[in-house]
Amino acid sequence: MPPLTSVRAFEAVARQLSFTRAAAELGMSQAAVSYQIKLLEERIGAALFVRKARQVELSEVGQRLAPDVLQAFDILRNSFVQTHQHVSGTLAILSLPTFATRWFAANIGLFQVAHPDIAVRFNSRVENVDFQKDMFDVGIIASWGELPEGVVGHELLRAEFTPIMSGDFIERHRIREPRDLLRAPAISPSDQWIGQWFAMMGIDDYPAMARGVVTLDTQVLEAAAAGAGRGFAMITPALFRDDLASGRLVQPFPELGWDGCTYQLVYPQSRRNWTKVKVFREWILEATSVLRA
DNA sequence: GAACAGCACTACAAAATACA
DNA sequence: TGTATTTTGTAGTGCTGTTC
Repeated sequence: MPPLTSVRAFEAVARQLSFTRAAAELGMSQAAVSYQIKLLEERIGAALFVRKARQVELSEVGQRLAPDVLQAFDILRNSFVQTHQHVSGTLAILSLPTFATRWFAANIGLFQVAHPDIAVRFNSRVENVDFQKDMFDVGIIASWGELPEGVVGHELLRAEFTPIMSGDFIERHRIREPRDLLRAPAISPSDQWIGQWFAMMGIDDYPAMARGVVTLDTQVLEAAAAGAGRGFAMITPALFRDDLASGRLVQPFPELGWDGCTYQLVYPQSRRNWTKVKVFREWILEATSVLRA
């Protein structure tokens, strides 16, 4: 086979019947196309084009070669277009449930409006995404700083926490200061954030208290239970702004705890230049800037 | 469109270095 | 000590810009 660059130049000139137009299409100079055709003609041992004043025509040899070459490039072109549409057309995202339900569900529509050419396949689960095993393009994870090798992360939101409850719960248990929570039921009482928050407030006797056995593994479930007046839960208030604004949930104390955990957008380093990943990264960093403010 | 000079890039081999 | 990886130097290739 002759060099593919030469064959590609021949295909473009045969289609355009112009060295100049072929060069513009290929992103090369006219001189380079001329050089590639000359190489091909030397290799074949015959002229492929008849040069005329201000125009070129396929020679007899060129006419014999052109149909097969054009058809072959057509097949290649279609194949690449279809592959590109398949690869770039669908963005697969795996998110933690809390972020998925509290932020994504409300905002992913805006991404679809801004980028109608990219379909989104969205899943949520409690465990972080594992790019070695999972078939997802990007993930939303909780991270304490360490990321797997070869994975890039962008901070979306600090997972700060504070006790959240219903207004009715506050009145029933007469919650006026942090210490009052010690005699009130907690949702997921073994949640380490509870002990950390109390310690931050100068209350060290929480871990000694044995209360309740129910543990809910997502903030969404804990917030639902708290909203129903079943107890107080340690929640990231930025993710429950609407519930707090409507009064369904109440944050009685302004102090926020933080153990270094952040919600992060992650993806393998090797995918950083994929169009759909780039577009999504730019969109979500902009869209979540309010949460970080 | 063709020809030519000059430049940039690439491929390859050899040498140097790191590591088990 | 053998193998893998990285660095360096060089020759060849292909491109651009210019001129005809």
